[in-house]
Amino acid sequence: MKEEECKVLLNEMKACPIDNTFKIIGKKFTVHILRNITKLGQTRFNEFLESIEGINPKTLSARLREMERNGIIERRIYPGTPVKIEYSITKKGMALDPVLEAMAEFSMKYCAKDVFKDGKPRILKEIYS
Amino acid sequence: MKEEECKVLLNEMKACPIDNTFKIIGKKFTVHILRNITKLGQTRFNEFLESIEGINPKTLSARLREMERNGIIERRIYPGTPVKIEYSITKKGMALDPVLEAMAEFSMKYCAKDVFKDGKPRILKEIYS
DNA sequence: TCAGAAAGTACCATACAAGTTACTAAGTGA
DNA sequence: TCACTTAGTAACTTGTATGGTACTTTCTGA
Repeated sequence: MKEEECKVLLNEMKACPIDNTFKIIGKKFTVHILRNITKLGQTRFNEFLESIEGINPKTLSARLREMERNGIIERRIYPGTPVKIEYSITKKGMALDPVLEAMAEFSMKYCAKDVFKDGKPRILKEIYS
Repeated sequence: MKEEECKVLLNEMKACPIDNTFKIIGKKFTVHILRNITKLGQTRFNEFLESIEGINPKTLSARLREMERNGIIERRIYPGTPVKIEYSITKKGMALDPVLEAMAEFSMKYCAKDVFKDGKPRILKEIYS
């Protein structure tokens, strides 16, 4: 990209896109919820609650609401007894998958000691699938 | 990936790589510092201090130290008066660039209203370069 | 001799995030 | 009638991250 074009582009900017994304996924547990939906196929409140280490119902509830408000997940009510609520990923939410993938690749390659028992780096497209 | 292989792999896991990466870049300002080094070519404390909106010297200092400890940046001292300190990205730190890129792409495509004055989505490999 | 620059540190305040535990609603099956 | 389920909420506390501002050191140049 030439400097000329760059200046034009900077004039078009209102906010930093990296900062903007950070505001959406930067809070504790947001990427974990995203991961459990997209990689583990989870959909329900109690599934998240039981499998995300260290989360509590209050925080989970707050996080799910934020994510819904930001349009990255959807909440659907299935009447019955007891009522079932299903959370699912939106198209916009799916667009965050490359971020999660890049995050996973980073640790698998450069923090192998921390993430693998044998400490050997690996590269995988779909570690959770 | 087949389920068989997946089970083998899960046995090899010690920690979640997404969670691990989040622990490294999830705090406020870490990605901003990374961005300013890799995309804007900044190297000095006061450059970060003046250009990262809302940061204060204490937090900046803490963040730089953590990043150094995590091996994603390096701190070099250049004697002289006044002494100059230069922060630079390591190879490991560069491996986080795909994460930043994916974050930027996400907002440019799905939050165009928030990041561009004209509100029109764009896709660019190097928005800051 | 005094200001200024770079790269911080010190100290205190505060804000908001997160943790804990108990509790709710509505219906079902024992 | 009681316990159980799901998906939370309420109320309260705790904790850690962040903010603000002033101060430090060492040397230089005016």
